[in-house]
Formats: sequence, C-alpha cells, structure tokens
Amino acid sequence: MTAKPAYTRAEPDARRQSLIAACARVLAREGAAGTSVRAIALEAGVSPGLVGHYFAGIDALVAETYAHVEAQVSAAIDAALDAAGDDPPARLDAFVTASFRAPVASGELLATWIAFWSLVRARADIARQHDRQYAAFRARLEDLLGACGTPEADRRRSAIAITALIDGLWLELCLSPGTFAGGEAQAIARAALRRLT
Amino acid sequence: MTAKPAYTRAEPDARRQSLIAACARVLAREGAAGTSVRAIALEAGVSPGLVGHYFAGIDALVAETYAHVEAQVSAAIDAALDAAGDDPPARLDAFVTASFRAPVASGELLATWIAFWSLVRARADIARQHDRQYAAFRARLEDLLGACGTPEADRRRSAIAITALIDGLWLELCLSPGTFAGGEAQAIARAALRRLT
DNA sequence: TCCCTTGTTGGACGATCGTACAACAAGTGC
DNA sequence: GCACTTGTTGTACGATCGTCCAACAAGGGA
Repeated sequence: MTAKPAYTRAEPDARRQSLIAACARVLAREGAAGTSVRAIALEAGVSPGLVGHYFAGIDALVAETYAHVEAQVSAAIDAALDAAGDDPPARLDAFVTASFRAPVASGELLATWIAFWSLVRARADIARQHDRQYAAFRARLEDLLGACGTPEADRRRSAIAITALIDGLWLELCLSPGTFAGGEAQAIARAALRRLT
Repeated sequence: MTAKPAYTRAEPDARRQSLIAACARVLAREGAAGTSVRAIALEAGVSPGLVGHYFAGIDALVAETYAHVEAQVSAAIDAALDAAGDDPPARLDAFVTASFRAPVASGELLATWIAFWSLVRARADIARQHDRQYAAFRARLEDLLGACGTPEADRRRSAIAITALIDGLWLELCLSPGTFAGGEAQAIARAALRRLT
C-alpha cells in the first residue's frame, strides 16, 4: 500500500507562477483589503509559510503579480497586432481597441492594477517599475504612430494622449461596466484616434 | 485657578469635517495600507473611539472623504470656469486644463481616489456613489460641449472621450510626475481637445 | 446652582495581520 | 537503499486591526 504524499514538490518556477496566479485571483475576488498572505496561500493550496519562502513580502508579490498581468495584456495586444496584418493604420487601430475586449477589459484585472497603484507613491522601487512599464507601453505606441506617418516631433505627445485615452476608458469600463459597454468604448476610442492622428 | 478641560466639544458637523480632512491627510501620507482608525484619530487629535461614533466604519469614512475631495475638485473647476468668462470655447478649455494645475493635480489627492476605487468593485453602495459622481462630471462636460455647438447626438461620446483623456492624463501625472509636467499635460489636453471638437 | 444630555475618552476584546523558524518529508545523487 | 539537500509544513509570536462599551465630563437648560 502506497501512502499518499503529504505534499508534492513543484518546480520553483512553476510554484512562483502558481502563487502569482493565486494572488491575482484573490485580488480580483476580495479586493486589495482582503488580500493577505494566508488568503493567497489558501487559494494556491499551499501552506502560508511558503509565500515568504518565494517572495520578500506581500508588496513584492503584488508587484510581481502586476508585472505578470501586464505581460498577459501585452501578449493579448501582440496577438491583436498579428491578426491585423501589415497595414500600419490597421495595426494602430488594433492596438487601441484591444484594450476593450477580453481578456484585457476585465474588472478582475483592475483589482491588480489598483493594488499596484496604491504602492507606487509609497515605495520608490515600485515607482520605478511603474515608470518602466508605462514607458514600454508608450514606446510601442510611438513606433506604431511612426509607421503611420506621424512626424517624430509629434509622436511623444500623441502617444501620451492616446495612452491616456485608453487608460481612462479602460478604467471607467472596468470600474462601472454599466455606464458603457466594451463595444462602445472601442467605437469611442476609434473615433478619437481618427481625429488625433 | 481654572482646570484645563480634558477635551473640547465640537459642533458635530465640524467634527465630521475634521475627521474627513484627517482621513485625507493620512491617505496621502501613508497610503491605503497604512490608513487605520487609530491613525486617523491620532491625526485628528481625538480618541480612536470617536471615529466609530461618527462613521459606520472605515469604508464609510473613506467614501465620505472621496465625496468631500471630489467636491473640492469640483469647486476648483468652478473657479476656473468663472475666471474664463463667458466665451464657450474658453470655458471648455478651462474645464479641461484645470485638472492639471494645483490643487487638482496632486499626488496626495490620488491616494484618496485609489482607496475609493479599491472599494468600488467590492461594495454595491460605493459603486453607486462612483456612478453618480462620474455621471455628474460628464453632465457638466456635455453642457459645455453643447454651448460650443457640439450636436446633441455627439455629446455623450465626446464627453466620455474627453473625460477619459483627462482621467488618464491626471492619473499618470499624479502617479509619476517625472514623466511629464503639469504644463505639458495641459498642452497635450488642449491640443487633443481642439482635434476632438 | 444643579441636572441632564451626549460628545468624548480610553481600554478591553477577539480576530487577523506579516514574519520567523524548527521540524518534516520528497526527490535526487550516489 | 541510504544520506543529503531543500521545498514545504504548521505553528508560535508580537503587533495591529476594527469594533464595542462603560465611565467621564463639558456645556446648556431649568
């Protein structure tokens, strides 16, 4: 008779990823206030002590969760760009509207974003991470604008404006889905984009 | 010899306001994570028990703090509108750019906003409060657009787009003031506004 | 002047927080 | 099959959380 193992070891990388995924789920379900080491460990099906073994603290875990979720968003945008083909305006359009479809437009994602934002002002290292990821997003947009013929002198400000438009629409869409639907957000963004470029 | 009073009674309304102001200061200084009943009471110079006497809980206090701060923002915008005179385009311009000057553009305000957002998805009553205040902001903008000649059919979507632009720019400006300054945000918003109307 | 209302205090209470750590066991190399 | 490494467990710890409430006192009315 073989005894049931008390636990199974995981590849360190896989374990980290499962903790990050559990953190994202707890943030989505409970909000920032209900996200604790114990709740995350319970969600991941591991012992509370294991969180401390992989992450310096809960702030570090939230920051890595944000980075991971942002990478998923980036991948979704990549897929949208690939689907758009080679026409520069079509690619720009795909970039802008992708944020208002699943999986990017999601109230669950927003919880991770807000938890991360709440750490930005208090912690310098997390502020740096935010600046880095925001700059990367804007840089991609500037490239797309350049391919559409936007003069280099205008790209920076155009990219800031369009990024702000996307962020603001996405925020409101996730915060109160009743005000307007994802489809309307896409239409609004598309119309604004046409006027801004 | 007159004994020093152990405490002084305050007008109930004044006491509420002082607690709300203290809550805003603690949110700004400590962030959402460090904002507790005790910290707020200490900041306001009162006993911890008094917070429970005036507010149902810390969530209710944060929600009222948000409403109060939003009223201050609204007043600042009113002042900007008054200063702009009677010309409709000038009033619209003042409305849009006011968000990127003191006292609206402030990393301290952002902390209250984020703490409030983190409650929106978890609590239905707070979600209603958010929808109400967002709708009021948009309604004012729609009026200004109407005065500028925007056809009624376009007002709703234009207002949503411009609100998103303001929110996104304001968020990034407060989150990382190093990326661009308030003056540049004003210029970007003004340029985008010209194209969008 | 005295009493009565009630704003205010300050601590008790149980729950939960993040962290630390000694003990255990799964998997690997030999 | 044995020892060694280390991923994992479970709990103990002190701090802090939100809430509650009996006692106190300030201020106003009779």
